[in-house]
Amino acid sequence: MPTTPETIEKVIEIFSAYLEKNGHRKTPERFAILNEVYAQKGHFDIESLYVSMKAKRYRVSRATLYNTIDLLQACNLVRKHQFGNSNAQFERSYAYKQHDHLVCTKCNKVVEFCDPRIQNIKSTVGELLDFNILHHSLNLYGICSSCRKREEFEKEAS
Amino acid sequence: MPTTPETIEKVIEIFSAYLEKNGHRKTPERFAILNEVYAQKGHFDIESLYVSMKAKRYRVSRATLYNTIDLLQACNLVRKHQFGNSNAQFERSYAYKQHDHLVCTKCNKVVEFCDPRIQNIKSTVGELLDFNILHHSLNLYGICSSCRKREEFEKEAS
DNA sequence: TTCACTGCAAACGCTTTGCATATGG
DNA sequence: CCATATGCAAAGCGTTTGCAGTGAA
Repeated sequence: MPTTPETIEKVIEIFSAYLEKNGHRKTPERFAILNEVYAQKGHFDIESLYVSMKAKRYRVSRATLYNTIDLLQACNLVRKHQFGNSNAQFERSYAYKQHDHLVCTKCNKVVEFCDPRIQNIKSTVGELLDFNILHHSLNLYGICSSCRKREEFEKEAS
Repeated sequence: MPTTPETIEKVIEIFSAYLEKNGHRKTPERFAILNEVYAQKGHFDIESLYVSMKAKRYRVSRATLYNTIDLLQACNLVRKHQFGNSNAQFERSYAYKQHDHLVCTKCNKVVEFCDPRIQNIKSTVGELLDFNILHHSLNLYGICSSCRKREEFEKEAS
């Protein structure tokens, strides 16, 4: 799912409006980072962003990356995920459909899925417990079909 | 929701059997930590466990806490959560009902909730994508009522 | 007796912060 | 201009690791 030129244009507009509205400067670094974020294919972390920008000869610091990622999260152009103990993972969130993750505990394969019923849960629970729910994280863990078949095969073989 | 003496007895038995089966030593530290974990009321982190054990004059190190928590996770007596913030949160998981979490992104307060519809999502998605789903993790993130009120107050004041 | 376990502290890796310089408005 | 943003490096902070001493089996 590559980012279209129209999407790039749109997110620049959104980011620009956000910066203006909140009295932040429109620095070239910020837009370069936005551009790089939307060039990423899937999940990425700060270090890989840093490396890929350095490779393109951008003069950018990790501090600015962290700062800008925060701004991008604040205007919903980037979503943050904490998978396990490691470092934070990010993904672009504009023009990218809402999805959750199904993780195979054997081979670590990750599949994205959509289920509209999560929205019902969010609104019910938010109302019931008086929370203004902004986002969520749903991961299902299990064994994928190929790992299951492999296990069955190995069991037969033994 | 306090831990009953019967539960304590049972988890000691489970932990003991696990240690024995896997060739780990039954040290007094490990059982002291298990006991302290099951004395915690809700979520806790390593530091708060360390502090509460030090307050009871236990001679215990953070390294041993991390090590023992890993063992307790391995035998399903403790569950680990990463709520987007830096440090890991834990909770006892034996004789404790299934629940998910609602996290306030302002004050980090965590509220538990139950919604049976998550089971429907699990079975539908598992069937559709041919996964044998074992467990899941659902966190809703938002702003709790008190933080929302505080923000409104601050906005009026400014 | 043995070697896994322990406490302690230093190392580690991601993230935040302090500071001098640069620059957008 | 000058307050904000930046790059760089050092500091923070939760977690892991190394090591010498300890104690369960």
